[in-house]
Amino acid sequence: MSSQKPSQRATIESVARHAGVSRQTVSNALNAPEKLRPDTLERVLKSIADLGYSPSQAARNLRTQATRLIGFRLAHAWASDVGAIAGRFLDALSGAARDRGYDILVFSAAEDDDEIAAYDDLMRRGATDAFVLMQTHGGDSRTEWLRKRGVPFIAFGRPWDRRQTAHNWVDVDGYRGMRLTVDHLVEQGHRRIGFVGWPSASEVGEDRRRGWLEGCQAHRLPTQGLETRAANGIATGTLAAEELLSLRRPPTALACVSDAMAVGAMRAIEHRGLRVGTDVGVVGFDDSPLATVVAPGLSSVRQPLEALAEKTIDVLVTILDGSAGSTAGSKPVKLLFPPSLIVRESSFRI
Amino acid sequence: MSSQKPSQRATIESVARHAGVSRQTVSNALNAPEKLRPDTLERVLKSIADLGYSPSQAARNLRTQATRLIGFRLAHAWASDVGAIAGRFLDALSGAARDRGYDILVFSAAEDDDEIAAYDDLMRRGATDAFVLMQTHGGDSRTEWLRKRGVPFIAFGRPWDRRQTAHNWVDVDGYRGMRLTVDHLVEQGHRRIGFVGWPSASEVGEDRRRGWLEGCQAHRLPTQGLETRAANGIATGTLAAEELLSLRRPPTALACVSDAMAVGAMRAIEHRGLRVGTDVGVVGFDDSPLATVVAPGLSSVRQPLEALAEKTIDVLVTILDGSAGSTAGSKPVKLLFPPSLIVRESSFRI
DNA sequence: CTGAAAGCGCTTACAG
DNA sequence: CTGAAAGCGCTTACAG
Repeated sequence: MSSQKPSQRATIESVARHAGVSRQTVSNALNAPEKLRPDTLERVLKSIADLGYSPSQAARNLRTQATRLIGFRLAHAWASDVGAIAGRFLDALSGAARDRGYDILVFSAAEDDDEIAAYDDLMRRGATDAFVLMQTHGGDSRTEWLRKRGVPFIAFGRPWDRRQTAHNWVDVDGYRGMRLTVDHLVEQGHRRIGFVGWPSASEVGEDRRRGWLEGCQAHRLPTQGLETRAANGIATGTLAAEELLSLRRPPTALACVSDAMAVGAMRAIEHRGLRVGTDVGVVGFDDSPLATVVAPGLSSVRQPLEALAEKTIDVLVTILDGSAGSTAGSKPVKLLFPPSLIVRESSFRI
Repeated sequence: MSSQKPSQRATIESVARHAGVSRQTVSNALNAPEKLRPDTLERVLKSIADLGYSPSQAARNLRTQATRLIGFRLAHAWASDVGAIAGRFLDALSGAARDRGYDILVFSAAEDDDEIAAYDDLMRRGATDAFVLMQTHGGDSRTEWLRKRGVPFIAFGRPWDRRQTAHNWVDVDGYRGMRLTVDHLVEQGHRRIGFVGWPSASEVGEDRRRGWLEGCQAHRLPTQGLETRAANGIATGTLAAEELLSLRRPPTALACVSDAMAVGAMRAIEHRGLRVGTDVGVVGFDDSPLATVVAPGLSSVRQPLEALAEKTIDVLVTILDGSAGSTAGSKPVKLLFPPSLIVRESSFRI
């Protein structure tokens, strides 16, 4: 009948009473177990288990002036981006964070300015300890804002500005990914490899393009006239690929800047009555969900997102659990991860 | 040279000093402004603005025994699901939460049991006030677990079990979505409408199938032999659609259980030298990113995720900000949202 | 309408 | 190795 809570949550106080020790000792059992005599430690740990005790995060936060929460922006863009990888990254990120005793707080923002406003609000309230950024670009105002205020952060994406002040970042070597693609296609016997890219405004796209260009040059293959560009998408990829396929001397393989473009290219190939893989090889980029749900399976450059997420959390935890606040102490982490090529039927000649 | 913090964060104490009032008055200015004389209120508000003060979330949490954080599980599945809508939902959810003074904490879990373990951990630590669940299914152990412990939560997805105890949920009426699809196709002059579905184990899939079935019956259209099933995917959708298209009397339109299946069906149609839309109409489901990046554009049933997210947060905030804890007070919200049909070229006959 | 006081549940020097 | 004490920054009855 009564509406009293089934069981009052255990506190450090109730655990101390249960174990017959002081609150300090319970705290030590959790935060500095080496300070306790083994038998005492065991007794306290048993009480903790018996009572199902976990220290109140709120109390701990207030006392330690930290939240163990890492902020991450949800971009509208990637919620509506086919073949997006941000979901996989966020998943890996929260897993890695959890392993280190942190959690991820997400917030949505339409523009970079909204993201900065969110940073400001969250930091002011002391609701987050650090941030992870994505989709960096030249003249990124976010990194500058955070750096000036000494907020711990790390970017997934290098600073594309050369004059950018140094800060922590990890990124995937898109250039290298494309070199892998070209090498693979050459191995499959291709000598004319086209590139289906994005408009040149995309810094990520240009990096990948350079990999195709220099890869072909390294193998002494032609590149002149063998590239097209279009906005990301399947239909746009089809149109772009058709352009190359209708050349007098068309390429026999297409290195694509994304999986969506590659899936579009596959359609263009089929439209011309050619077979994907056997007649014209296709390789995508990102190894997104798209790559495995199409037929034939799409070869694609895979980003090691799990490793990136681990490192991302690692860097943040080092800052946060280290000499709290002295971000300036050690020099920034700048790490380019090598991607790998996942070969499926779309690039298999025989 | 010195490493002291650029500016000590403002506290209620510093604001009080700055405005020449007591801490209580500052707190009232924020939490009960009607208790202050207008001129005092204005003065305090100005000090708050001048000092850039926001109450410490940690202190507030400890005092109010609430975190204003809502937990949301990231399923591995949807990070790798093409045409997934969970990203859009999470985006809408965090936007709606922010508007109500809440934030979203995400955590990843592989299985339902891991999700429950995370609930347990988060509640024990008092790190979250409530949860939002997705992908409910018959015999869902999560809802039962939460209900027993009186944890505030709401599910996106109805309880597919009929014997399930009542709890808050919102869902989209898939049945109705399919009826819209059938009505639309009939309007376009189709009299033989096939259904490309998922294996019958999917409760969501069966709900949508029933919409196709009864929709056709309502229009006195044949359904016998006009349905196929396959696991979600583009390639699987192609195979399933080919089955129907190779019938002696093939359907002239395909109602598909998802966008991925629909995109696959589009390919099957093209393979047979037919034109999507003009010859064979295709409609997908979810209006995922896929629908707009293919050509022709894919007609699709759109789920009102933004409205669902608003309602989801609304329900939770009502519980949380109301008579804290008395979940049992009012009767549970059970709301089925009507979807809408977005018509694109894939179902346009002329 | 405003002020002094208690207390939320921890952690961490500081004595013993 | 253990215990008593201070204090993190709020909110909220409770007097005045």
